[in-house]
Amino acid sequence: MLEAGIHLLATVGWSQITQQRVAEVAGVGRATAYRHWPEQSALLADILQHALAAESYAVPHVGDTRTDLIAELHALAAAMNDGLTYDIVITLIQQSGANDELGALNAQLSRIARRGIWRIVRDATARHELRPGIGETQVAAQLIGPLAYRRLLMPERIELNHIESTVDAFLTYAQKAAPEPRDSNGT
Amino acid sequence: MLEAGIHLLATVGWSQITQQRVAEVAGVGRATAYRHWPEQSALLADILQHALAAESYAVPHVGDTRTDLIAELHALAAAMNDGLTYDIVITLIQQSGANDELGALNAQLSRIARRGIWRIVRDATARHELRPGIGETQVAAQLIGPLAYRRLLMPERIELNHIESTVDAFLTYAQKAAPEPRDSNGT
DNA sequence: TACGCTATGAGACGGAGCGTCTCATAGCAA
DNA sequence: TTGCTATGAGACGCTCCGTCTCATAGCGTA
Repeated sequence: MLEAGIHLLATVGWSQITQQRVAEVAGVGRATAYRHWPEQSALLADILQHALAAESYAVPHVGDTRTDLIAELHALAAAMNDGLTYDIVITLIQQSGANDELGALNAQLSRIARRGIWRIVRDATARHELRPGIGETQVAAQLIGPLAYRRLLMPERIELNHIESTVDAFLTYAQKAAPEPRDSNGT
Repeated sequence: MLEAGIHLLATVGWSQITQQRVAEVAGVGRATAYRHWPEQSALLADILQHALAAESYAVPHVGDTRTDLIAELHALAAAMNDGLTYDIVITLIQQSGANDELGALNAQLSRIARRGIWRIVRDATARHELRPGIGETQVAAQLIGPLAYRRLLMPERIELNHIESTVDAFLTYAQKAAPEPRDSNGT
């Protein structure tokens, strides 16, 4: 039934996911679906969690900060360009306000997406390549944010040059020894 | 009826917006709503367009690039922190894949959000404060993206220090004379 | 005033989906 | 065999949806 739910999520959208639909696609009785998930929100949460578990990825690091960041964001972008993961993210964003369970799932997904990037930046900071004082959420906001903007708000697909310019902009900021951005007007 | 639709959007969410609900809240006959919008998508599109028309804002510029960018993003963040605008954005993101009309509305909203920021950056570039060669969408991605990440993906409210660090990171990147980010590993 | 046009309100109608219920039965373990 | 559990099938009442008809209020014009 969870597989059927994932299929429905990818084809007709989360709003069409009901116990009846899932039972039809899965070829089981309608009452069975209601016995497992009396609430529609519990069904959706289980489907999303099951879908997320199959979407995890691991990116090998070679030690070069820029290369590793691009590789990590490339894997993230590939997932976001993919229809199913995109639908999952959209659904989680949409529903996390109304459903606490999905809100927790959204935060968990966000943490997973941050983890690889943060490890690279943290190690680079330990090697004194980057200046200290930049937190995990700020790193994620500056690296994932621009890509999320293109994918969600433009909207368009994320291309490699978007990733490169995002990483370069971040590294330019993070490599600057002294953060003195106050004198921003050239006079 | 459009006012009733906005009220519904802010209270029960876009998925509950139907001709019947709108007619009930507006105190008109159900058939009247169907006469005006035979399609549910047309009703939703009209409601969102009407809501957006009332949400426009204008930010005065003082001439200092950093100050103006922060002011512009502060207005944008205030809108995104607001429940109704947040719901509108979420709905547009969610629906733009399925509904062409809402997709166009989403792109239009995105353009409106970019416009003020781009004007500041373009003028600063003309004054040689910032290096040339940075396009409008890249500017928007690097300035709006990190804030959208915090608001949509974390999710949390956008605070002033988030805006300041985002602007400072962008200015550090855009003020750099020669973009030579290739030697990012310190060896 | 009388007439005609238009938009509206009220409500009926069939259809579809939802949530709950009952009942028979297949699977399985003691 | 016996008993327990999960399941499939389907009935029932309910709500909502989309369409339809009909009477009427509003309004401009002759």
